[in-house]
Amino acid sequence: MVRKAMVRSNRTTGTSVSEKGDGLSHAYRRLRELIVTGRLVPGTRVVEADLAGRLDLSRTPVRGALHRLQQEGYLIVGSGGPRQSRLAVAPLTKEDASELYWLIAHVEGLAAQLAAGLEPKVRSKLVRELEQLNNALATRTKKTQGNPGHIFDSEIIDLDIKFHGRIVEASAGPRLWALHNAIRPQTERYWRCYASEILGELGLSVAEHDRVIRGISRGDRQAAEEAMRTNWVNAGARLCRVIDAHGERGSW
Amino acid sequence: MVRKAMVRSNRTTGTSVSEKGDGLSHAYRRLRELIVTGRLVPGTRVVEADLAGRLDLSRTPVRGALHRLQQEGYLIVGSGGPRQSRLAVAPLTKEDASELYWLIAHVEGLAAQLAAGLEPKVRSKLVRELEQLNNALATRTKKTQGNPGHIFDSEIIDLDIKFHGRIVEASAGPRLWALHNAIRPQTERYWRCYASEILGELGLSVAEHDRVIRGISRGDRQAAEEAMRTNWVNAGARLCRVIDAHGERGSW
DNA sequence: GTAAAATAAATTGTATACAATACGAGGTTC
DNA sequence: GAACCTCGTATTGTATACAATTTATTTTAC
Repeated sequence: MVRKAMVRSNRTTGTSVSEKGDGLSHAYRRLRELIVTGRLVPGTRVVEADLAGRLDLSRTPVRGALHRLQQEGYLIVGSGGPRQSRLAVAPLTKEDASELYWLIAHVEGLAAQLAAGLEPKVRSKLVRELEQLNNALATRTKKTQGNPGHIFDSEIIDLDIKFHGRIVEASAGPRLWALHNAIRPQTERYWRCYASEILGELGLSVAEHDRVIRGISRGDRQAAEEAMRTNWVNAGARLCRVIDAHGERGSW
Repeated sequence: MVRKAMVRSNRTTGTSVSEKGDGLSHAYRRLRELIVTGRLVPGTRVVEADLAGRLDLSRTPVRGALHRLQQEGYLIVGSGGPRQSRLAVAPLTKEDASELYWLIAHVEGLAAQLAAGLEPKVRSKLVRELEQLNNALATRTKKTQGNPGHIFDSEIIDLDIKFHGRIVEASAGPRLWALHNAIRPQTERYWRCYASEILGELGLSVAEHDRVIRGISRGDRQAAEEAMRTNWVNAGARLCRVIDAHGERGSW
């Protein structure tokens, strides 16, 4: 093994000052980021001590973070004996993408349904915000349309995330909210991986978002749910087509 | 504080032999059991060292278990400072029951939908198993019907759990399966808490189960989903009525 | 007697030591 | 040359020590 970077004591300094949140949350966010952005390639074996060294933490908080990431599906357990974990970054397969998108389609569908049932006052405020976000998304995607040699445009992604996030935020109870937070970021892995192929098609979402907004605005729960589900299902279908065309990028 | 029970060293013995799984899983299962069965009353503050002492483990695996339980919703964080956890057993409120039942209604609804779409061969095997389970449930509830001073009948509960579990097991992908495993056991908390008031009404489920089975059997995805959702929604409504009638038992 | 300050106790978060286990490399035997 | 065995190394799981922080308690000042 090449890597030798061991923990350099930050013991006396008391785990640093400027860090927000504790070490575990920090490790969790950082690792999730690494996985989502693909810096940690799917299939990579993940070693506690190693990561601890890089993050300047002890194994303890890293361990906690890894556990959570495992539970959320970012990591999988390679077959060790009954008493040994052997974690690896989860592969990006077409099958997994299918289930993931299908699941979030229904989860956010429920959120949209709830949103359509909100009190008129709250609802119209929400609708205004959504329209704003979707408009921004529309202009942004149009601008990118003519630009074929696009770099990864995180602004578009962020707008889409915000659009969906706002709906859930406004309508979901604690449990649905937590669920959404656990699974939504995982879709991002696929976006990043197939970004260039997908970004172009992301403009199609704008119209679908519009249907969602109209459903919520009218208070038509069924329509809102249906529209949201369709949005994700279509996104999933588009993704699967891309995967079929280009082969699974993050599998082994 | 009264409790002083500290860890008695099982260091040299190597964490005992007969235990299946590692200490963390053991702690997780045991603690979840304690919470679900109500031995750990809602609102109880949960202290690592304390539990570690009772379970004859160090704080490390207990900590991991607590983390997971928190993530799954069995524990909530009482306000400590930004850097202190302060866990407590989640209260049993009517609001929470509502969201929980609503959520699982949809999750299992999806599973039922998938089950109805399985290949005919697999499906008919599943249907036979389900009929068997539901019949057993029917006879068992009829027997209990005449017995008003019933103690808690875990056999009925188990049959119901098995019925639902089999459907998910047979149809769900890894993600839906994991999700179900995380949230389904939480409904059990409410069952146990209001057992005597609910058990009588559990017989009503038999007919609803039958509709689910018929839906799956016919391969009618919509009907299967609808039936399953109805089953849970009704159960939730019944539970809420009981809570209204008797007051929230596990809140503070 | 009450409120504020100081102190003590409790509890968590983190680091690290240690033991058990699994995996791999190299050597040995047939 | 191939299968098997053995030993070394890597990696995890657990226990425990320590520091920081919060909560409870007591003391002190007014």
